[in-house]
Amino acid sequence: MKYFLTTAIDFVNSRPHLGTAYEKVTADIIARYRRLAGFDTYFLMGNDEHSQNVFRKAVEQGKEPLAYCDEMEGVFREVWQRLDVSFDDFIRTSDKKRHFPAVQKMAQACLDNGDIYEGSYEGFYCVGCEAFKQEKDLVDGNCPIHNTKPQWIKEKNWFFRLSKYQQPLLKHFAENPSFIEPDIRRNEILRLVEGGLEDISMSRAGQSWGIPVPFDPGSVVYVWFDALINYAAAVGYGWDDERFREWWPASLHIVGKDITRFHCVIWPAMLMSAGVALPKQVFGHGWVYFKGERMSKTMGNIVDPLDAASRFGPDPLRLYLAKEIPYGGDGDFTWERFEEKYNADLANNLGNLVNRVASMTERYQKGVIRPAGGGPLAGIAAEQVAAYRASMDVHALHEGAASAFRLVSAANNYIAETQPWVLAKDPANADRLNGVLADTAEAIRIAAVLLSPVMPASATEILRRMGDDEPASGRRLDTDTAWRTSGEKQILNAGALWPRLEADKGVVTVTEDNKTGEAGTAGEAGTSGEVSAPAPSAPPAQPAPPALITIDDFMKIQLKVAKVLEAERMPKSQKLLKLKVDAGEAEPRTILAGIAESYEPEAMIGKTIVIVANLAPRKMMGLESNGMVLAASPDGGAAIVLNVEPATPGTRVR
RNA sequence: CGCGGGGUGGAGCAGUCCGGUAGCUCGUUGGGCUCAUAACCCAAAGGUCGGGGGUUCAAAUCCCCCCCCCGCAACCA
Repeated sequence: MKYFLTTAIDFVNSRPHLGTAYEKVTADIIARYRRLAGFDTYFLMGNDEHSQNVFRKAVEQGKEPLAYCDEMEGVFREVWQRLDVSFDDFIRTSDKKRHFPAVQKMAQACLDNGDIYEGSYEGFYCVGCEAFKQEKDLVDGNCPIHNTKPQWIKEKNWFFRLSKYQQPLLKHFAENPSFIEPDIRRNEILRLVEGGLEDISMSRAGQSWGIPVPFDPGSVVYVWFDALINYAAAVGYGWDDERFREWWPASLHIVGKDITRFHCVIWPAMLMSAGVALPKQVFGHGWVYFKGERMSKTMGNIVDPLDAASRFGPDPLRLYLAKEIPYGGDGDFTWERFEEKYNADLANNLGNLVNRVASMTERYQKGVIRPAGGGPLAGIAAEQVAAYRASMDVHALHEGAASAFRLVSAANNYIAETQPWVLAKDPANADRLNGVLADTAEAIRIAAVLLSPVMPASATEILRRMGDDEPASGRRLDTDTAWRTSGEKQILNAGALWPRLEADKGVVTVTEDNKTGEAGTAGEAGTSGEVSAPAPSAPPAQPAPPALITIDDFMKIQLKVAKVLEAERMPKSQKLLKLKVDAGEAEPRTILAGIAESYEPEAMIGKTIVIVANLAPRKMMGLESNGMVLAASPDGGAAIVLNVEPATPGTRVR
């Protein structure tokens, strides 16, 4: 039986953080579980490189994009290796041997099927930025970065006929209920597709960083279309048919919940169009929050997985991610909780169990356990093994880990009941004593096998101490979780596996920041990351440090004192207040201000504030705003409107 | 009515699809044990399962209404 498992490929414009690591670690647990269950497993990971953000990052660092990506591959691989992620293959979208031919083949196949057509995208284009600008990104009609007027141009674009696949997709979802998991994601996607699909642009003109469109060499394939194909490219699509037949379709795509729509809607549609089989399943995992908040650069709360791993090795972190977060839902990471779970599960429970059994075996019978008949633990082990398999088969990693730990608890319990230290006092009980130790050691052995996908290195060490030196690759769930009553074991007493943490010991805290950081989306750097709209509108690049301006420049901005006459909430708007203000002019002005989250309308009435008086009018939520209210707006904090109480409306501010 | 998720002992969560003693981890209190990493075992306290209504012999679970929280989307000029 073959099992082909993938994770999202990551944008390389910043280092992996805990959220990215979460996806890889949980996927790795599934991969290791499948191997243990006897599947011929192929675990694919990789990097997504043809993004404008990546391109810009490279330019920023004065590097060739490809050279920069080469470097980042090293960074990513190192992190994954330090976390013991056992990928079999690592693909990059710049791979000319595998990825390029695959993308070109699929683009051609979709074209041949009539699903790609030529269209055009119109918009404001800033030559300096080499990018289209949304109208909302312009300041006074100018590009805010270059302060030049963008051109209105029409760009030739190729569109993918996604709309055609609404019904086929719905049919597929209906016929394959487990295609999208968990149910939360399935519902979301169903609603989305039921709501109708629009064709999307799959190419961009006038760029060099990307894969040339085979039927239009002047354009490159849009990054999302490019990226999704990596899964097929890795196993031979477009360059090795035999290999492709062997591994395709993928058994499971593990992706973040933000990009499930790409994997559950667009990707299947592409495959249908190209006449290629669909993957068996897409699993959309949740986010790992930090203290209940989304990790982001601006919040400064990025957790570097290597910090956690460097503390106790990768396994406690892996266990935390698997066991404390119901797989599919969102979870939370805090250092306090991480340490709490470390102490509870590893130091007190599993580690201490191994230690006490090894210690007693050494003390009472020179480290040797003789064959013995089964006690009550055998039944509990069988139960938990069954529960474990049932859970792991449906990717309920948290349940699987819990099952293994129920067996561990049962073993601790059994020791308390049988009191081997009492038995040891009377030589007449020698057999009974051996039986108790044998049962406990056997329970530990089985628990270690169950935990081996989650904590590979630790499981190996525990098994070694339990007298089992078999290489991990040779273990199989069927045979190695069966209760054994024969064979003599040499138990190793080698000290604490996980020393208990005491409260006053220092805690590794959040990293100051990461060096290659970039204000991209927080959370997963997913396959298609930021690409959510069909229109090719690149997010603005990091603004250059603001140049100094002259007093004349400043005087262009007309700041005035204004008194708020009326204030009310904009209907259906979360952020907007509609203000009528007296700015010393003939008529009161209407200004829409994004301060509804900080101010009740009543609190604004009568206030004397500062406005930008000569700002171009702008329509928002159907209403025109004439001016702008000045306010101190900390990132993520409440806005504070500038107050100039005693001034007269209309007074110039400077 | 934009889409979706959530509200369960002091804390963090599971259970909700397929109604029937409300479970787990941590914390608290009392006890036991001494093999072990002040670890382990037992017991207890602590819950109107957001609120209201309905279906039912029986509702955390199914149906309706309401309140609150969080994502995403659209608006912060």
